[in-house]
Amino acid sequence: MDELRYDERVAIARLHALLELLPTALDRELATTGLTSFEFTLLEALHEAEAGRLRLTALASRTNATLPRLSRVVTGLERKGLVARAACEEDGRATNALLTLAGAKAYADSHPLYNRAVRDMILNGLGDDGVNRLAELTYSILSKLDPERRLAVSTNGASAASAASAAAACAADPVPAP
Amino acid sequence: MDELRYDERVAIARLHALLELLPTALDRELATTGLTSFEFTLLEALHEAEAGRLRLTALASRTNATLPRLSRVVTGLERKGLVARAACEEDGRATNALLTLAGAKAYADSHPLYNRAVRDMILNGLGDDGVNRLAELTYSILSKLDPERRLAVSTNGASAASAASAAAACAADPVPAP
DNA sequence: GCGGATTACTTGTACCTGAAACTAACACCG
DNA sequence: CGGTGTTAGTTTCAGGTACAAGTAATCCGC
Repeated sequence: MDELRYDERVAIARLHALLELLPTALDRELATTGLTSFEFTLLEALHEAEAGRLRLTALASRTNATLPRLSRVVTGLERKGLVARAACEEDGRATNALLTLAGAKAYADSHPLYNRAVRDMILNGLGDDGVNRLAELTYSILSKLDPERRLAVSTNGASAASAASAAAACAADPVPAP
Repeated sequence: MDELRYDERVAIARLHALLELLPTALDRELATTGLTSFEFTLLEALHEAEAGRLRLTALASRTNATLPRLSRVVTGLERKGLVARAACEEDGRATNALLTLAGAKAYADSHPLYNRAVRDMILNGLGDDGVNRLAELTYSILSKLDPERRLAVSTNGASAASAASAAAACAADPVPAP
């Protein structure tokens, strides 16, 4: 009765295969930089944030991570010297994560590799209109899965971010600790 | 230099968000049946296989699972009575997994729920041509990620399966053990 | 301003996964 | 046959994640 049509099954099966293969493929690419795909996402989110700093809750929301997970991974990045924690002056409960200089460098170093991987694995096969269709399709699907567009921030650094979350980061010393 | 264009970044960011959200959303839906999304995939693969049986290696290849993972999950499904292991007569090393009656029922019960979830979360937003575009796009991307089409079997039960892998299952007692 | 409720994060616990090591069975070749 | 190498699967182990409990700080109603 609510059986899927053949073309629908084909599309879903392929999407399923994509979901299965792409994340691990990207992880494998990034592995040469010593970063996890998720760690890279964190660095990227911090890089695109207002002052290279973001509260952990905001960071978790943007990356769809649970807070425990984020806490541990940030600790790991802190141990590697790529990220630092800074207390928030306005709210004693809050902690914001910020990029260190080494963190910014690590991001800058791994970014082109990531872009290359994305180009090779995804974009090259599609033409310009393919990219557009991909953007439209994913937009449609995401409107169901992520109505508040929590994860839709990484494309433009400022506009949506400042509108969506008033207190993503709270002011503190503007210069990252050495 | 190899920076991504704006529209490319948008498409990739959305795809990334999709990759992040869809699997867990589907898992959440299926959780009511007591099945993992991966377990459901296994039941589906067995259901679509020639005689409801498949060698573990073939099953692992079709589902992109490592053999250790598959071994454990099959053990779990065996404990639940949904799947049984059967020795292969032709090759003493091989084991094939087969659906029990309870397993076939569990698949039949969870299948409509899965279809409904897929419809709600993915298909409904897209029109008929959206489905076609999705199928084409994922096909393009998968040609890079899965050139041998290991995962592209679940759409038609017999034709591609028999061609792709000669010995996916080896003959044994044709009736599942009670 | 003080006590309960809420928020932000951290730690403890259990589970799941992948890589590596291991066992068993076949295959080839002398 | 007997030995070497390969294939199929299981087991062991380390790492990562989610859920739940714990801690600290803020908010709010009186």
